[in-house]
Amino acid sequence: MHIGVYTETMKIDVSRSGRATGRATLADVARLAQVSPMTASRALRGESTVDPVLAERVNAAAAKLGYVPDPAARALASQRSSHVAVLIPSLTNRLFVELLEAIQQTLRQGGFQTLIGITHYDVLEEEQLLREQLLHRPAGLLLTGLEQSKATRKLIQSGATPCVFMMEVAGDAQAFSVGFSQAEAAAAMTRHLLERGRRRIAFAAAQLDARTLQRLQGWRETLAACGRHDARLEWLNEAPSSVELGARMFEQIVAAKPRVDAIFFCNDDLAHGALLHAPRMGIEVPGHVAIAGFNDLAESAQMVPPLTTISTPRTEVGREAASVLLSLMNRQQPAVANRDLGFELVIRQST
Amino acid sequence: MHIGVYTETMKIDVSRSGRATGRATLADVARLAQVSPMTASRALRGESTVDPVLAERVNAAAAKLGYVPDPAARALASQRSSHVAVLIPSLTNRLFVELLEAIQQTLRQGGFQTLIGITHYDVLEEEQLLREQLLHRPAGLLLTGLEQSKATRKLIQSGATPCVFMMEVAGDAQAFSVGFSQAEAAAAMTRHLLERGRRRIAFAAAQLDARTLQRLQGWRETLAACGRHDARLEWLNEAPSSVELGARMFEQIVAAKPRVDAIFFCNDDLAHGALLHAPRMGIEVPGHVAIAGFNDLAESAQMVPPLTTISTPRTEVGREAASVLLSLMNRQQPAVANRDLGFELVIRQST
DNA sequence: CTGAAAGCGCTTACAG
DNA sequence: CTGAAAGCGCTTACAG
Repeated sequence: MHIGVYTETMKIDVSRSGRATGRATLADVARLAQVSPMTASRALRGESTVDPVLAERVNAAAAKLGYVPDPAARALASQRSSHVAVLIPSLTNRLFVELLEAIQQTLRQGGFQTLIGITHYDVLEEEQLLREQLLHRPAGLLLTGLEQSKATRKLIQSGATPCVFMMEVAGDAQAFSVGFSQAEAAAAMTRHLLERGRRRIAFAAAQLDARTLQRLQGWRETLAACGRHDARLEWLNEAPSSVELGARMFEQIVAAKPRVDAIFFCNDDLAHGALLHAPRMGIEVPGHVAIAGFNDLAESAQMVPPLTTISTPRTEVGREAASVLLSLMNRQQPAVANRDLGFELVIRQST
Repeated sequence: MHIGVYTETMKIDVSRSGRATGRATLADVARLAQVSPMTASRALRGESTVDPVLAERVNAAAAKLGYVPDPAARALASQRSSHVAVLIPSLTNRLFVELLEAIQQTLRQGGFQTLIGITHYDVLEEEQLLREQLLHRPAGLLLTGLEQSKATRKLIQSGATPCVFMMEVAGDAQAFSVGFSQAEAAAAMTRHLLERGRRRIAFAAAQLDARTLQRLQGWRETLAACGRHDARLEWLNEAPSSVELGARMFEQIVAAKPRVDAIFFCNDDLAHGALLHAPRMGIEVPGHVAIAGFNDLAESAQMVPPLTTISTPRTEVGREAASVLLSLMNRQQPAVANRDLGFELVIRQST
């Protein structure tokens, strides 16, 4: 078996020009492996069209020289950067922190870096961030939710940058998304409260972003279906969620609606506040009122009493969305365009 | 006054080669402005050596074409990327979220993008993240704290990448840092509690990272100076901080040391938990025990009672550290290498 | 103050 | 399966 030996004059590396960086370059690797830079390039990227023997030589040479491809050169030549722009609403909500960490870890393994933009739950800010990011030509895009401005949608569709939506499941077969049904999850919790014999079930929410409103809808429809929906038991507050706000909302609800026998908070932070505040008001949970949350944060199991909540798969969503994006960026179609990862009703002692 | 007119043959833009991107390029701008690409490049970067009339023409041309410089090309040619790597311990602590947002905003205005690495309070993870980031050749580095592994310090010193340390003030005149004295802030709070007549002052801390231990030290030394330090009143827990943990620690301290008349929590999250939990235990704050926090998070003023705490300048630290880094990346020496931004003792009703 | 040349380190597109 | 050539879009370094 004859393997060609690359015979370009082997210059001794004495005369590095003034601009060279000193780091090993593809040409260095090729020279050491006695192949052309092109073959080295192909071998290093794992293209299958390279003779295994040569590929082996290239990899050994690269390892020996500690070669690391220059991302700028690669981006310039291929017109594709190694960055992924991730747009999330907030970092104050631990949900998104966990989502982000899963994304970052997956992308990193795929050789991509994560650029984070915080939209502050504002579609126009999201649009602005997207425009900025697009100027830097990210290889891919990860957006939160399905509610974008028209301009944002246009930017995404007109560009060729692969994009995956997270946390909700798109109906559109053109789009790619990974999430679960927020409304169904809320409906499941509401049914659970009904099964527990609760009849005056309030819904308390903050922030009021799209997903929160979907939860509200799930609660509404479930109660309406059995004739128990009462709009006066909707407690909606536009302020950001926090443990403290939960305590205040709990106080207000109990004061205004003493006959409420269950409160379904749109997230765990609020529910934690209620649980912590209940003793100050002399209210027993779940004796007087049942408390339910949403997300199953780490502390929910530690509360007194432990919190009944919906376990949401944000880590899986992050990992999976990043994986789908990875295939897309690799010009492969993912098996499923829109993935529903489901949720889990976690019944503890607060209901 | 004679202004040279660039007279290179003006090719009509019909024959874009197969690889061109379709976006306006520096050459397009130069052609339209009738100057050389070099002059266009200089004008666009605001170099002062360009004739104002030509600079004006260039800027007009760029605006007309909607020209945006290609970051990859720029990075390749100049060997300097437009990315800054920021290493922070956690995103679960709101402190760092606020720090990060300030950094990101400042850097963005300077034309840089932020790459975030989460170290999870682990120097080895920090080292690993730094290695990875360095492969991508960031233009600058922003690290949290002054406690790094030897290898990390070596990586920073051997490379020519500008680096600014945040949250603490370095003594080393070679380094650049922006922060405040954690120990002094804790000492100030401790003195305040003493002035309020408290005599059995406990210190309760979680996570136990370097800055938390500096606070512990400030508390220790202040009490030791007046002969009131009691090591049995140190409550140290390695778990991450959270409101819930604060509630549990409060319960434990009160149960174990019923005569404690003040608890200085190492951060507001823990203090919030104590404040929320106190009523369940029938304990009056500050009547039975005074509660103090650290950081002054948004909710601290809303608590019942409002929390006495240390207001820390994390937004200013982020902004200032990013500014210092911006000068450094611009090859300018900042006025001050190590900046102490101070802190503020915020006395409310919990002490 | 301005410009021609060369080069940054890769990959695309083409030819064999 | 492999390679020579050209080019990605800028900036450096030099010359005037």
